[in-house]
This record gives sequence, structure tokens and C-alpha cells, in this order.
Amino acid sequence: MASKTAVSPPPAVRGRPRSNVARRAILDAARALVEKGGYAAATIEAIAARSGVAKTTIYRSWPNRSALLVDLLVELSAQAVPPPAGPNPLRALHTEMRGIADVSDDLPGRLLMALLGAAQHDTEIHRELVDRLFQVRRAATGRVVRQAQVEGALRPDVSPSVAVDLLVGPLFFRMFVRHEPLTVGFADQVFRNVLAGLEAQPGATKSRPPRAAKSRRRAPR
Amino acid sequence: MASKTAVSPPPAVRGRPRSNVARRAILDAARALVEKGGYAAATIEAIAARSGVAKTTIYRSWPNRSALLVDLLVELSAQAVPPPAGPNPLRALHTEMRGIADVSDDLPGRLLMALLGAAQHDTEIHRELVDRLFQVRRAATGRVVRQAQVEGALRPDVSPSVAVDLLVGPLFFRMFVRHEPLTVGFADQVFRNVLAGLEAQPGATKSRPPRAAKSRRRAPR
Amino acid sequence: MASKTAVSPPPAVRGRPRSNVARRAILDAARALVEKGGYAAATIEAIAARSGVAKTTIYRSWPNRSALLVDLLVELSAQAVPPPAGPNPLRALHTEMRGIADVSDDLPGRLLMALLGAAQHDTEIHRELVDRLFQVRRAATGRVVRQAQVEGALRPDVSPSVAVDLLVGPLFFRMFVRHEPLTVGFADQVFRNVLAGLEAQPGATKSRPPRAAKSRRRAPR
Amino acid sequence: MASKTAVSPPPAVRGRPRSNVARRAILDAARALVEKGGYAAATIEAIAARSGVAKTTIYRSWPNRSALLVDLLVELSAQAVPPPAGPNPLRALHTEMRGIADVSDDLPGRLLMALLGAAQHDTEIHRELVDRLFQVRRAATGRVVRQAQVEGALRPDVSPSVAVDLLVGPLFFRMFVRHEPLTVGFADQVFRNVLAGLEAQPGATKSRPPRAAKSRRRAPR
DNA sequence: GATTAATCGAGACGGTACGTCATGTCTTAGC
DNA sequence: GCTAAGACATGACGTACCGTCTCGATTAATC
Repeated sequence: MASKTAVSPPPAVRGRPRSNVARRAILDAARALVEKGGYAAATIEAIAARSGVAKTTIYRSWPNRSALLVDLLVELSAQAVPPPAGPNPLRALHTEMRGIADVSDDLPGRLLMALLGAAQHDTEIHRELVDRLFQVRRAATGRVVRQAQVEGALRPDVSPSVAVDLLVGPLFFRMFVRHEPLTVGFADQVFRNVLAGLEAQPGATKSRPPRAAKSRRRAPR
Repeated sequence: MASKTAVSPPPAVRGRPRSNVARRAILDAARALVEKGGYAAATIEAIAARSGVAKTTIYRSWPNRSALLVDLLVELSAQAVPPPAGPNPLRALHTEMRGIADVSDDLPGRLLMALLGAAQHDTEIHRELVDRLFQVRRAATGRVVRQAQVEGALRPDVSPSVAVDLLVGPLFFRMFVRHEPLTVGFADQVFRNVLAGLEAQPGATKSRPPRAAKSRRRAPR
Repeated sequence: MASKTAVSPPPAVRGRPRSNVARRAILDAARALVEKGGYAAATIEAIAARSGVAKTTIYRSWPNRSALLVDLLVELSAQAVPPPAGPNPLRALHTEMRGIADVSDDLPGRLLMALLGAAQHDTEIHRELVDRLFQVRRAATGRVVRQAQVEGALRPDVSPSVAVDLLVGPLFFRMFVRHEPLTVGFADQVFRNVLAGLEAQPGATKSRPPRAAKSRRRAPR
Repeated sequence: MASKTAVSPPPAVRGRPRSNVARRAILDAARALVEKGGYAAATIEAIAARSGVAKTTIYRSWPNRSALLVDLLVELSAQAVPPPAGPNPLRALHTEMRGIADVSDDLPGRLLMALLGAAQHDTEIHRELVDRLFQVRRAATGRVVRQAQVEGALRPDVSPSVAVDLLVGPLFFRMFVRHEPLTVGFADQVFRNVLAGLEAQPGATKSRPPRAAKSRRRAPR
């Protein structure tokens, strides 16, 4: 003990380590429950029962069921939609949108919807989702937009953040608000029509009549 | 008696009619609770306690608290954002989007978010929201888009349904997914940039004077 | 409907005539409900539903369901066990005890048990039972005992009230406390053995043939 | 450890043990409520409120309030009327009857009456009462009767079970059916008069002429 | 190899809210 | 006028999960 305090703080993990077996069993049980009964079925109680794990063990690793499910979602989505990449930024954006449409009806998509729903009542869940899912992805997509602007493929006067909202907003709207199937065809339409408004004009690259821009940009009120 | 059987059976409301006093008290209590404690605070139990009404009376009129809150929302939003109208369709669309941004942080907006959240777990709520709120409004907005297409202000080859998604999708995305303040400025940016992709090309179809575009883009109000 | 008023005797009385019809329907419904679901099934609500009568109508005639059921019981028991009668008082007593055993498992018996049970929590029911059922019968039985004493068949130094308790107490005890079948054989045993203690001693007062006492004690069956 | 595996697996009480503090608080609260408001006042809700215990905790130990109250009654009666004992069986019986009369108006007596009432509607309660209260006591009393028969103090041709019914039946009848005070004087009268019929005849022991019995045995009607 | 400390399962605990049931009172419309 | 229908306040029911808290029994790293 003397040596322990004397030397630099060694990791010194005392006691029995957390069981990976338990962790896996918990996440698997949660996944199965969400799959067949939706978010509502994945109660801590049910997860514990199904995984053969004590509630205590769950609460030792997660503060509540939403945190657990966010973990599950992160795990699932990591292997679902890879972040946008490739030499052609516009194509990368298009690919990503189609990817979103693709998984929207699978488990990760439905789980995301459920968690986004819960996030409306629970700030903590929202923060978790933002920190662990949205932020990374959004930043990546934003960078692709920025690159397209640099290359002259997109108008540079639109903030990448707004551009991303324009592209993915309609997709989420369909899923989340309208609860309608998110087809690849719809993703294509959104991509095409939004791009039409964002693309740099054929002849005019970066210079656009300032006056028009002004009036367009004028804040009403 | 003859007349009764002769004519169609009158509704013949039997028994003691529902009390409007109770209904008002319930909705008012729900509103107050949502206002100060959010959706989570508006439990049936709390609503009953605050309104001085028996739980059974609430359950007699609504199957669960979400149905009740949808009723409340319908009531509130009726007086909040009027459906798009006016001679100039583009201006009407713009006005509507600004209206949405305007109320997004008020009670109706927050309540809508909460209910949309609950709708992710409860099909019934979703159906209610669609039937009693979205459908009417969406149809109205769709008609305005269609009119703009007829007048040659918007490209006719984009389905009005998709156009509406492009316009309002980003707004909901901000509110619902990103939980960021929905400013009028943002609504303007969305409107402007989406329009840029949707409006009829200058020399293309119906030939509309470019200058007109300017005024069209001017913020209403 | 025209035929209805045309044919059947037009009671034509506006308010009241329904009264007796309703009363019968109520009691019949109550009886049916008790028969198939026991006391617990005969709620005012259920009786109203089954009889097609409004709850109000029931409450106009009875203060609560127990009062109603006491009425039903009185009706039923009137035709079940007639009060003790006959020239030979001892035989009358014996007959009555056998009568009680006989009906103990029929509807009146079971209903009585249920009401006696409810009477433990509800003074009102108890008073009703006493006033409308027990008192009359008990008085009659007491008179028979008294007569037997006068005739010299029973010892005169035992209060008739106590004698009645000795005779019927064990019967009720079996039914009520032990919930065991009340056979005629058991009634006989009780009668015989209690009588052995109550009857006048052979040579004592009115001189009864000793042999009778002996035989009386023989166990039947 | 060796011994543990060697021997049969011990009961192995898993999980957190039931709290005796909670149990005591619950029973005490129940007792207090019964004391001042009768059986009706001792609702689960009220017991929970008064004892500061959660309803769930109560339901974890008892299926319903009657089961709880039976437990309370067992506890109370254990210290109230001790089972009959002593060298002289007749005196023991007499003492027991006086004991019953003694406590009949105290809490255990009133509680027993209430539970017997509830038992008329609820088989489960009845079974509990029989198993945990009546059976033991009845067996003890029966043994005393048997002993008295062996000693020649009581006629041997009467089943002890019937004898017990004859002795205590009238007491319960008074309490339960007539709701009249159970005095020691009444207990004495019952004892004396029943004994008069059960006592072995001075000279006559077991021989009784079978023939006379027939006519008297005839079923009246 | 013994000590030790955090893990594990199990399940009891105080809570909150749920949705249901029956009570007895009341308020309508209808005949 | 009384009836049927049914809304109403009340109060208790029994259930579901929540997140926390004991328990005794395992582990593995440290001593």
C-alpha cells in the first residue's frame, strides 16, 4: 500500500473487474427486446430478466435505460452507415443520403427514432445522442460540404451547417414526423432538388451580383 | 312519435351530458402543468388533482394522457399559426415558415415536440397528430405549392409533397433533432436556398422577369 | 312500436306503473347473479345492467345492495323453511333443524351466509337481517321451546333463548365457521344430544317414560 | 466450505431479506386501524400510509388485506386464549369456553368476527383461518374431549368433533349471528346444559336399546 | 496461498403513476 | 312524474417499473 501511494498512481484496479460477458448479454437482450417489442419493451427490468443479469449490474454501467440504448445504437450504427468519403464530395453526399434511406427501416433506424423520441423529454438522452452520434457525423458531412464549396461545386455563401440541414432535414422529417417509408428514390429527389439550389451557377463561379445577394439575404422585419 | 320514427333517428343523446366545465378545467390544468413542468409533469394523476376532477372523468373522455394533450395542442395551435393564405403563393409559403419559427419556442411548439416524441412509441398518438394536425395543414401548404407551379413561379416537375418536405423538413430537423433555436433568420435561409432550387429557370418555361424574383424574395410582413 | 301501444294493455299511467315491473326485474337479476357468481357478483352496477334498469331506480327502492339482497333473501326463505309448527313441540323443533340443514346448501342458505358475512362489517345489514328474518323465526322457535317446557318435555329452568342457541348454534357454526356440509344426520345428532341435556329428568317433574330418553339418544344411521 | 458441498444445499436465502422493521410497522399499523375504525378502515392504502411503507412492500408479503389481517389475528390470539390444558378435562373445557367469552369483545374477537365475515366471500381467507387458527385449536379441544371420554367423564358414543360443535357452536352463534355480548354467564350456561346431555349416566354405560330409536329417527317433513 | 475489494445474482425497499372498479349522487331527455 | 342513461367525485384496488439498498457468493489482482 505504501508503494502504491508512493509511486505514481498506477491504474491499480482493485477488486473484481466488470464482466464483459454480462455487458454483452445486456446489450444483446436489449437489442432483442427492441427488435420485437420496440423501445417500450426494453425496460431495465425486462433486460435484466432476459439477460440473466441483476438490475444492479446494469445500473453499475449505465445510469438509465436510454443511456444503455444509446450505447446499443452507437454499436449498431457504427457498422451501418459509414461516414461520407471519397474523392468527389457531391457524390459522397449523395451516397450518404442514400445510406441513411437504406438503414432507416432497420433496427438502427428504428432505434434512433425511438431514442430521438425519448430525447424530447429527456435532455440527458439528447446530449448523449448529440455527443456520441450526431456531432461526429455532422462534422464529417459539414467538411464534405466545405470541400465542395472550395472546389467550386457548391455556392460558397451558404453555411455548411445550413446546407447539411437542407439535405438531411427532409429525410428525418419523413421518418420522424410523417412516419413514411424513406426510399432511396426520395433521397435522390431531395438530393437533386436541394443541389439545384446550392450548386454554383454554370458561368458565374464565385462572383455573384452582390446586389441580388443582398436583397435575397435581407432579413425581413 | 310518428315523426321520430319517420325521420332518421335523432342522435338522441342519452344520459347526463359531459360537463364542459370539467373539460375546460382538465385542459387548463394540463396546459398549466405542461407550461411549468413539461410533458413529464402532465400526468393524468396531476391533471386530475390540479383540475379538481376525478381521474375517471378524464379517462371517460380520453384513453390516455397523450390523446388529451393532442386535444390541447389542437386547441392551442388553432390560434397560433393560421394556414397559409394570400394572393402570392411564394409569399404565403414564406410567411408560413416564419410563422412556424415564431411559435416554435412557445407552448404549442414545445408541446408539439413532446407529442412527436411520444408518437415515436405510440402509434395512436401519431395517428391522432396526423389526422388532426398535420394532414390539414400539409394539404393546405401543398395546394399553395401547386398554385405556385401553375402560376409558373415554381418548377412543375417537383411533386408538391416533396417540395413541402424540402421546405419544412429542415425546420423540424432543427427543432426536433438538433434542439437548436428556430430563428426567423434560419427560416429565411431555408426558404431562400430551397426556392433557388425549385423556382422556374429564368429563360426556361413561363419566362418571368428576373427582377420580379427580387421582390418575390423580399421578406413579407 | 305502433303495435306495442295498440295491443298490450296501455298502462297509460305516466310515471309509476313501471315500478313493480322494475322491482321484479331487479330482484330476478340479483337472484340470477348471486346464483352464478355469488354475493360478490351481485353489484348494483351488474344488477342494473342485467335487469335493464337504471341505477337510480334501484337506489330509489333500496339504500344499498345489501338491503336489496336481504329483501331477496326474505322472499326466498319465506318459501323455504316454514316456521316450526305442529302439536308435538319436540318434533317441531326437530323438524325445523332438519329443515335448516336441508336448505343450507341451496340458494337461500348460501345467500344467508353471504349476508351474515357482510353483516360483520355493516351494522345496517345486521339490523335488517335481525328485524326481518331472525326475530320472527327466533320468537317462533322460542315459543315452541316454552311450550315443551310447559308440557313437561323440557326442563323449565333453562331460558328458551339459551335453549334455542344450544340447538341452532351448532348448525350455524358448521355452516358459517367450519364451512362443512350441513347434513340431516348432523342435525339429528345435535338435536338428540342437546335434548339429552335439556329434557326433564325421568323421575323428576312431569314423569316421562325413561325408555324414550334412551332411544332418543341412539345415533341414527 | 467442504461441509457445505458435502451436506445438502442449505436453503440459500437469496437476495435481500425481508425487513422485519417493515413487517412490524405494517402489522402495527393494521392493528391500530382495526382498533379505531374496524375492519373497513384497514385498507391496504391506509396501512401503507400509516406505516410509512410502500404498498408494494405489503403486496410482496400478503396477497390481500385479509391475508394480512389473518396474520395479525394469529399473532394476537396466540397471546390471548391459550389452548385448553390441565389434569381435569371437563374443567379444561369449561375454562376454554370462559376464555372465549372473555376475549370475544376484545380486538382479537372483533377481528376474528370480521375475518369470518370476509371468509364468507373469500375461500382463501377461510382456508387460512382454518389452517392457521381453527385446526390447531379444534384438534386440541377434541383431544380433551376424547380424554374425558376415556376417563369416563363423557359418554363415549358421541364423536369428539360433534361434542366440540355443541360446546362452542352456541358461543359463535351469539357473537356472529346474534351480535350479542358473550358473557361468562352465558358460557357457563352453555357448558352446564350441554354437559348435562353428554355426561356419562351414573349407572348406564354403553348399552342402549336400539329398537325405540326408529320412530323418533323418522325424517319429519 | 491468503487477503482484499469490487464484482455478480437475487430480490426487498420506498416511490410514482397507471388504468379499473364499484360506490352513491347528479343531471339530462323522453314518455 | 318517474324512467333510462350515463356523467360525476370518491376512494381503493392491484400492477408495472423505477432507481436504491442489502445480502451472500465469486473472482482476480495484490500482498
